[in-house]
Amino acid sequence: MSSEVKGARRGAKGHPKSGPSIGDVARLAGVSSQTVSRVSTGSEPVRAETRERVLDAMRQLGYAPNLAARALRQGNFRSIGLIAHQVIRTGESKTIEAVIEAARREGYSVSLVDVETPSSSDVSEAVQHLSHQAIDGLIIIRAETATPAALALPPTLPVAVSDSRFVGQHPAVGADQAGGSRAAVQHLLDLGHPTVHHIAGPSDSGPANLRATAWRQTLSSAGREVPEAFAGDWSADAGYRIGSSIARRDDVTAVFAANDEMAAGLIHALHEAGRRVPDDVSVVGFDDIDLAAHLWPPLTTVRQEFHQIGHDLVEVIMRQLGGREQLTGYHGTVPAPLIVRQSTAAPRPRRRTRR
Amino acid sequence: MSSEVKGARRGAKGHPKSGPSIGDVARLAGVSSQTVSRVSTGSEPVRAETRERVLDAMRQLGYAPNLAARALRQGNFRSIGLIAHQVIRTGESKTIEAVIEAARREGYSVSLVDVETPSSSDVSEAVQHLSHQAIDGLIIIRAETATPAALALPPTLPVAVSDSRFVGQHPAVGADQAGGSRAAVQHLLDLGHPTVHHIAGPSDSGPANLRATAWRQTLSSAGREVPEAFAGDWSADAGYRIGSSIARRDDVTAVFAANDEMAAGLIHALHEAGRRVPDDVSVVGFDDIDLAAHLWPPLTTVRQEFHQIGHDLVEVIMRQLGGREQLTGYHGTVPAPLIVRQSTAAPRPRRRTRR
DNA sequence: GCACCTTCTGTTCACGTAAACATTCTTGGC
DNA sequence: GCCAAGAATGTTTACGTGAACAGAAGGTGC
Repeated sequence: MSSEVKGARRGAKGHPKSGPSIGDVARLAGVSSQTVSRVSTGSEPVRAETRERVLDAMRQLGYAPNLAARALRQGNFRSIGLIAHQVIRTGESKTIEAVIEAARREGYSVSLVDVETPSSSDVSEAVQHLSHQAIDGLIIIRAETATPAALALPPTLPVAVSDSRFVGQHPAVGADQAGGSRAAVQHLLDLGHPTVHHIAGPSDSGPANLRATAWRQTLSSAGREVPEAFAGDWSADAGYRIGSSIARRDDVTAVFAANDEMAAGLIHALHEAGRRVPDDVSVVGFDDIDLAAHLWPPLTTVRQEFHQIGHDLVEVIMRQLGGREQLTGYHGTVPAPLIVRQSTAAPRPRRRTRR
Repeated sequence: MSSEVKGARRGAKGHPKSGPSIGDVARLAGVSSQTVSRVSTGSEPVRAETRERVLDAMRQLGYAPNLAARALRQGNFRSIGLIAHQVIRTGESKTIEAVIEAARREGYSVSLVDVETPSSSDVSEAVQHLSHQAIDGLIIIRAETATPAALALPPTLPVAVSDSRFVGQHPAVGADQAGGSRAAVQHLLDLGHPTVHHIAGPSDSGPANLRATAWRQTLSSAGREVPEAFAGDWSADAGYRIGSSIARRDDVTAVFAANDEMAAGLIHALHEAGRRVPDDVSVVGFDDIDLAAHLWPPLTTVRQEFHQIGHDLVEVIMRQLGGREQLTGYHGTVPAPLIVRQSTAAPRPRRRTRR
């Protein structure tokens, strides 16, 4: 009775089961628990022989440090929260991938929350969810319409946002939306198109508006007519729907779509209506998704360096975690170069093409 | 001097800064800390007036429960680890999205790790990384070549895998790869093609092999010649490269690609060589990515219900967490229906087509 | 009026870890 | 051989929380 096995005492009283503790290892190795802790964290030197003894005991018991206890003691979780919309979109996933990679390199893991819509309420709900999770920092990809005030961010939590609209409120990293859009529109004008039409993203999207504004301004400064923009929602379906109406119009020779998916839908509709790309209509996209080069015709587009954006976001968090640096006003801009492929060409003299 | 402000004692000795604690709230509200805990967890009833007083104090201090302490006490983190490859791929991101959504519904967050390659070493490294994070369960998407033994999974950790090869080792959920592939090949045979060629995924991929095997068997049982498969790697680039060689061959009239991206690359190459789809060559993909319907021509493909797979994976974890259910042998199969679009048609009599 | 039950609140304690401080052991100079 | 100096290890303590138990307040039946 009294010769009860030591290990069996677990789960006896009011606590949930858990593995062997640092104390169990210490007992087996014949050292103090502090020495086990030193081996486990590598914080202070331990004599080689002692270390071996401790490591043996760890292996024997299958010991793994209790992370809750460690986090409690150290005051951090080595984990970053990440809020994104629509993980499926190429831009999101690439950025996420880069964030994960960069975070991991720093020894951090990433807790991902995907919000349906970029609305303020959804995002702040996600913030609530995450700040009730164990995180040391928060990255928000495409904050869009959310206002900083509405987010109710814990004031001490390091934050990084991939949206330039938050400049001055939170450190931000973003692609040069305006520069890329200007290059796209200018490219079409340089080819000789009288004007350029635009398929915009949803009106509540920051990047969509930046692209639309840049498109409008580039046309204006060139002294061209600014047609009304078509309202899309990022989806290929929207591009297809809009494309079906564009296909009936003779006056549209060049279209700048706010992303590649809509450009693909547009091209689909044009093909279907027997209009040729780029002979009848030139098309430029935005993002340079992997498939852009393999659409027919291969798509001229503006490349976003999602990978770098993701890395930069993590760096911004790390700098806040490390040096208690004040980064509120920080704003990093990543270039967005135009990639010319075969979906753009000089306009042909207007004619009804056969076939 | 002695009238020091209470709140300032934080960070005095050896502990990192942190917010107000449950005790601070209790003091301000004039109750015991246990009552604060009751309000915070809602575990036991508290008189309305008292609750209000506590909530007021919480608001006033900006109190948020310390999650490390809570996790330590309760023995769980309300967090699930998720290991994926190539978040960019449509299938991955859709599954991830569904996992996140389902987990959140259960009050869990998701820690995501992205491994470069599905190799055993990479995956087990990711497992190491994650099991040093605070997680209560682990989902592995596409375990591929990793052998269960090599993964060194903590034996008590609930696991779910989206790969049927782990049946018997870990609970698994997967699409009906074989059924979908059979339907694709049979569809082409039914249209009258003498045989069907195959662009395979990487040979170290489980699903790729399942699809290739099903293709081979369907041809054999129909008494057709089984040509050598082309070796791809899931990328559109590979499809394009292989397509360029296929375009020179007159005997290839039907191709079943192991995923939509490779199908897109293939179609690109065929277009470029002046071969028509589906008139000269019929093409079927796999996955039904969002763009599949907007390729030119719209792609016939096998749809994978990634969303359901993600949900099911979480359910498997929850069942293990809840009932201590033994699910080792569990294997859920999700149907993969064929979606017929315009990239497939009956073969035309062989001729050199103009244009 | 009193025992009894119910409902709410308070007290004590342990979770597993690592920082701070204390002690022991080694080593080398003289 | 002795002492100082440094390295290695041990002891004590607190992190913030919630479970278990204990006690107080209020209501009910007879």
